[in-house]
Amino acid sequence: MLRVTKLADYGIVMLTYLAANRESTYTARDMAKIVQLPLPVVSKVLKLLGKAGLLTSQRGTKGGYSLARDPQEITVATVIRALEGPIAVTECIAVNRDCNLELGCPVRTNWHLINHAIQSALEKITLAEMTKPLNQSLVCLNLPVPETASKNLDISYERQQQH
Amino acid sequence: MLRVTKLADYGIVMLTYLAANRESTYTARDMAKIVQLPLPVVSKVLKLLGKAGLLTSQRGTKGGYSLARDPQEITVATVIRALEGPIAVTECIAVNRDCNLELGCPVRTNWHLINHAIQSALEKITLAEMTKPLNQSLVCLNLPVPETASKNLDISYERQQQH
DNA sequence: TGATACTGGACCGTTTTAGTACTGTTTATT
DNA sequence: AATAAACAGTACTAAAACGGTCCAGTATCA
Repeated sequence: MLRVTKLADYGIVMLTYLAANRESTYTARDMAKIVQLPLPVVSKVLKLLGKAGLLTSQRGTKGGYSLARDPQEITVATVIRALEGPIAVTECIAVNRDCNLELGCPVRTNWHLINHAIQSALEKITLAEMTKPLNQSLVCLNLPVPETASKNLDISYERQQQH
Repeated sequence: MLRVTKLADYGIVMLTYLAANRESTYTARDMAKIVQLPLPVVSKVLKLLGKAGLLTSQRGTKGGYSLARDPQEITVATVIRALEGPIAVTECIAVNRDCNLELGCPVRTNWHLINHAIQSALEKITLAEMTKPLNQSLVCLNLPVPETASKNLDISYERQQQH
């Protein structure tokens, strides 16, 4: 549905908070209070982010989490990947398997470009930026755009379905 | 999972084919053959696209579907909306309900900007362009980007969960 | 009148998501 | 050394969304 999972949403929010409060460390319990979500959920997200190397964790009493890198160096794209795997707008992109007659399908390659565009857009936004209301500037990104008409010869539009 | 549904994927492929073969009309059966998908699925997609006004349909013998508008005037964003509703990268955007303390949450407004950026990216790609391999040009789109630091005062990072 | 093809729902199995629970391990404190 | 706090890992369950099918209805043409 072209939607990010809640875990990813939660993750962004939590990391953004941590980015804005860099000094101290927070326990999962702390974060649950701050974000107003159940502890198990918060805990799950933090664990995943830790595993992905975005958070450093300290066990035991006095333990907790804190940002592993500079907020400018953690992008929204990275967080999403950490919590829901590689960004792939279509299944066609996710799986390596060719959709029947891949070679001729123009749609597929275009999806790749679109995917790349979205991904690089998300790659441009860092946690540091998320801490404050962003302004509407212009960012150029690699988006496929029309050009000289290339003849579309015998092209396959087949689509594979799998169960 | 930041992924478009299969129905949307199928829809793009079929519309792209119709865009490349503007003259004639095609029955659902025809399209099923072309796209190599089961008739019921193809039929479902075509129905939805017809309902959305992207296809004109003709009933009865000699019936079939054909593009309702010029390929340059149908965007990928439109197709996605036709098949899976409004584009909303987070649930926060989809529902109008405020996520507890909406007012102070910087993340939320930033998601809105990101959503808008993605949406307008998809808005820029038409069916006409999908028929041929796109080239890597640069398109500028309204993407939120950092600016003068605005102090982040007492900001709420709460997140609402619902069942 | 009959065959063809779109229309509109309902329906159902599967997968993914969202959230919980539990057991184990590390660490600081006393 | 014992204890309590906190992270780590994994398994599990309920609910939602997805993907696909099916059927009864209506329009159209021959």
